[in-house]
Amino acid sequence: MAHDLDTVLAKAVTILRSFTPDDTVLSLAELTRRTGLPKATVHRLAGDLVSHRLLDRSSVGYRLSGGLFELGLRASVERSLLELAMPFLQDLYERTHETVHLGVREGHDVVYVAKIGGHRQATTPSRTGGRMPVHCTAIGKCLLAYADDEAQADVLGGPLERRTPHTVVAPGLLRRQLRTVLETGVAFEHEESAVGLQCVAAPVLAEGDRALAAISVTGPVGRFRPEAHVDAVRAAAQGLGSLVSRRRSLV
Amino acid sequence: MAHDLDTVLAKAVTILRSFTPDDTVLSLAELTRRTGLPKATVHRLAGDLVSHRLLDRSSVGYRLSGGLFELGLRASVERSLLELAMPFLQDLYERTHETVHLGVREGHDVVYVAKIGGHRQATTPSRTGGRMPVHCTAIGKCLLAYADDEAQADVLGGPLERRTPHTVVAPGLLRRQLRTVLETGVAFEHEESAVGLQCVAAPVLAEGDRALAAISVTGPVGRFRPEAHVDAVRAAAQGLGSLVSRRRSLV
DNA sequence: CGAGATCGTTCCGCTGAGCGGTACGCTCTT
DNA sequence: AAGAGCGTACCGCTCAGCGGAACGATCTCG
Repeated sequence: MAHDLDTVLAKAVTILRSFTPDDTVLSLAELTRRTGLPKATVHRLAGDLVSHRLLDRSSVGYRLSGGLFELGLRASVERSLLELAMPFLQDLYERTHETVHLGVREGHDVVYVAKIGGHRQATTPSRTGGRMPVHCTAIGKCLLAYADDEAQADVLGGPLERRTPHTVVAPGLLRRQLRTVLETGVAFEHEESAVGLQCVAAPVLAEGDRALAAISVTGPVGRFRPEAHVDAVRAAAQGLGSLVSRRRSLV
Repeated sequence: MAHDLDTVLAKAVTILRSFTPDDTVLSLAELTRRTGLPKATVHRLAGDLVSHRLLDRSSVGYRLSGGLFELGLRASVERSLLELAMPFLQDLYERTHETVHLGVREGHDVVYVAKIGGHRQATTPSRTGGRMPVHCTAIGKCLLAYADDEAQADVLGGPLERRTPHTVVAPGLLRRQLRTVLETGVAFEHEESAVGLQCVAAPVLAEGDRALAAISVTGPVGRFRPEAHVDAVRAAAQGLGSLVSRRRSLV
C-alpha cells in the first residue's frame, strides 16, 4: 500500500480501493485479507462506510454503493469531458459500429472514461473506469506521444509488461512508434493488449499540442481493418478537441 | 446534514458530498461555509483527502478527483447495469437520434446511470450521475409505478415539488397515471420537469415484475412526438430486461 | 459425528490522532 | 489606510478510535 494505515481516513480509503474493477461483493474476511487490517477494525470501518452510503451490505458481504457511483460522476474534469465527448463518440459509433473508447492518461495507465458498443462488440479487456497500460493500447500510445518528456521517459524506462506475444516491449521500437504517432496523428494497436483485437486512436488536442484525452475504435481481427477508420477517428478527436478548446472549462 | 459530524469519516464524507453536480472547483472558504465545519478542520481534512487522491487541488481550490471517478465506476450494480445496457441504448439512439437515458430509483429521486445524445440534443436538466424527482420524469413514473406500495405511498404522501406549470402535483392524478403505466408499460412526460421537453420511458423488468431501471427517450416540443417512439423504447427496455434476468449477476 | 477451520460479531480499557480556538500574513476592496 | 476575507500554521487537551481477545454460528473434513 502506498499510504500508512495509521489514520481512519487512510484505512477507509484502503478498504474502498481494495475493490478491483472485477469485484462485485467482498466478504469481511476477504477485505481483512486484502487490506491487512485487523478484523475488528475492518468490521467497524466497513459498518461506518455503510452508514455513510459508500458501501452497501448484502447477505454475502459488502459492495461499493450507488452513492459512491453518484459521487464519482461529479468529478468535474472527467464528467465535463464525458458530456462534451458523447456526441462525437456517437457519431463515431454510428459510422463504424465498433466499440468506441474515450480515455485519459494517469501515470503509466490509461483510464477509460467511456466505452460504448453494440450487441456485436468485440470482447475487450477494457471497462469504463478501468485501466490498461499505456504502452499496449492505441489510446495509450496517443497520450504518451503527446505527453511531456518526463512522463514519456518514465514509461519507456520502466519495464514494459508483456500482455500478448504482440505487445511492444522494446523501448526503442515503442519510441519509434510514438514518433510516427506525432507525424500522422493516429496510433494503432495490433493484438498488443489482447489477442484478436485491433485498434485505432487519435488524440484530443487542446491548444494545439497538449493531449488531454484520446478516442479509439476497436474491433476483432478479421472483419475489422483499423486503417479503414483513420479518418473517422481523427475527425471525432479533432472535433472534440476544438470544442474543448473553445470552452475553457477543462484544461 | 443527515449525519452527526463528530467522526473523521463523517466530516470527510460531508466535504465530498458538499460538491453538487454543478460545481467544479470549491474554495476552502466555500467548503467551510457549506459544511459548517471549523476552517482549520476543513483545511486539514481537505489536505488529507488530496493526499488520498479523492480531491485534487488547483490554484483556486479543490475539485473531486479522477481517483474518485474511477472508484465510483467500480460500484458493481450500476456498472454492470451500464455495461449490459449500452448496446440497447445505442440501438435506441440510432433509431431515434434523440437523447437517451438510463435511470434507477433511489428514494424520491431518479439517478441517471447513463445519458447519451448527439450534437443536436435537446437541452435537458438531467446529467449522468445526477438526480431528478421521480414524480416529474417519465423514468421516475415508470420506476414508481412498479415500486412497492410503501415507496409509492411515501412519494404520493409527501409534497410534490412543482418544477414547471405542467408538473403533476396532484397525488390523485399521479396515482391514475401510475396505473396507466402498469397497463401500457410506458410512461410519458409532457414538459413536467422542464419547459419544452417531452419524454417516453419504459421499465426494465427483472423476473416479470420488479423494475430495476428504466429507459427513456427525450426530445424538444415541436420536432419530437413521444408517442412515435413507444415501440422503440419498449423494445430496448424489454431486451435489457430479459438479458438481465438471464444473467443473475444483478438483482 | 465430532474436531477443527473460518466466518461475523461484540466487548472494553488504553492512548495518541484528531480537534479547533487562535493567530498570522497575504490579497483585494473601499 | 483600514478593513474584510482568504489560506496557512501552531499546539495542548481529550475522547474517538483502536484492536486483541473471546464468542457463537456455519462449514468441512476424516
